[in-house]
Amino acid sequence: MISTQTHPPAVTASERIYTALRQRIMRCEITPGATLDAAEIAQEYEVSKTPVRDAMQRLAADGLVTILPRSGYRVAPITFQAVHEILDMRAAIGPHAARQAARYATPEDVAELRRIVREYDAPLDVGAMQQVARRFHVAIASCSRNRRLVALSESLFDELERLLRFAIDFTVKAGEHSDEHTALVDAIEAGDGERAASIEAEHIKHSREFLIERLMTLGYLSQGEARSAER
Amino acid sequence: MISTQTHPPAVTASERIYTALRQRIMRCEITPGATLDAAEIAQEYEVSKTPVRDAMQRLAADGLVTILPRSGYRVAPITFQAVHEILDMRAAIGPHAARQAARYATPEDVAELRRIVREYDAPLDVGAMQQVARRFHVAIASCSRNRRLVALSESLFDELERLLRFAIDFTVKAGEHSDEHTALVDAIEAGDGERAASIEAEHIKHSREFLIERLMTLGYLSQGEARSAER
DNA sequence: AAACTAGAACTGATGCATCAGTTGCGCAAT
DNA sequence: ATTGCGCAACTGATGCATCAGTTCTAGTTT
Repeated sequence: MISTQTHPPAVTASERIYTALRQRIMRCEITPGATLDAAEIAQEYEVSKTPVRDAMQRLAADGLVTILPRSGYRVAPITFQAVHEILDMRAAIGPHAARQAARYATPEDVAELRRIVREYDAPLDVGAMQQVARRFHVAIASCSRNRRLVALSESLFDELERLLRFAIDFTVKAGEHSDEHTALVDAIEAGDGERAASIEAEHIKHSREFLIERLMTLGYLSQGEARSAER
Repeated sequence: MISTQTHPPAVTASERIYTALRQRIMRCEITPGATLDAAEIAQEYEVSKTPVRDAMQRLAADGLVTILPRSGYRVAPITFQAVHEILDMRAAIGPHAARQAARYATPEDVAELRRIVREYDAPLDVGAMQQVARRFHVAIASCSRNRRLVALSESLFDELERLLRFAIDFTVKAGEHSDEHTALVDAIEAGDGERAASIEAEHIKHSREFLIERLMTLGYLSQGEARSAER
């Protein structure tokens, strides 16, 4: 008899805290820049401070929390620098992932991509669109057979989602990148890596411009910042 | 009076363990794939198991160690998959970093790059060359004003160094990539991002081919693996 | 009133004890 | 001899107590 009854199987306390805190930070239920009270969190989740500490260290590795030694934990603030860096990282790996996808993608991969693209047909708010976009780009990265690339993609979209959730009200109507996406999948299916890469580069450029404009409209970026970001 | 006398200033025990273990793993003083005895390490560094555990978690985040829950810590084995992924990540971010460097590099940045390139003039073994190459590429990433890109670059070169140290005997004479590097700095100085990116892409392709061939010669890659890696 | 200082309170870091899951060895039954 | 079961030792996970550094505050001094 295996005693996986008393406790949830292999879900450690720190894992639970990590997941919960991550979600709360992502959803901006915890204000960016706020300091976290480790003792309070421990009490809230009915564990000692140790797994809280473990979770904090993992969150710090994700860049979601900053550890100020002997001082406190701080939720990563949302800065223009972070937006710039994440968009820039996307620009770095996106075209490469597309190129590799064109090389390695199986018919099953392509079918999966088309399935995801089709989801754009349904009316979506910005949040749902972001989710679909995330799955689309992660799926492309998966085609590259490079786990690091997949992990980095996921991590970037996670952070991006948080920034968006903070800065953009989610009732805005989604744009229509569906055509770009279809063209990208076509290129991947045809095995045309350069075309795939350039479509992806263009796509990222567009979504970058959309974001920058949106952030500026909302007053999160000064004109100077926006100019340097739009290059 | 500040009491930074009794203890080394702000260097925590886990930091010490982390750095030490990282170095030992990097230098392959610890056999890849070996399991680590946490209790033994704690005893060796005269600390309890807690900071050892912290260090292990950080090493796991770096990908250098795998945590097998309730079972043990394992030093990441060196696999063809890892080599492939690291070289692929380099191919993804290198050209982009070069492009961004061409956009943002200051005259001081360019001077620093030239300083590093000049170091290739001295006779270097593969290990030293690797060090110079690391600094060169990290310096380029630094020009991008993207800290994430810099961190990723560093991390990739760290892992690459470990793989090389394991697989390649370091007495081999260094290649002569110096011309490529000079051309790259020229392109960056001229602000020609596309040229910089394509030179870097070519450079990475060359060093990839060099590595693949070398690994195959040493019997670390089967022909099939090498073929899929050379694409 | 302003500035400095001493100390109280808080926070993360560490050590140590204990809990729970995994592994593997050995004994027994077939 | 082989297979299966069970127990013992080991390992990481967690909790709890304590240590040490930081920060804020209140009191004193100038």
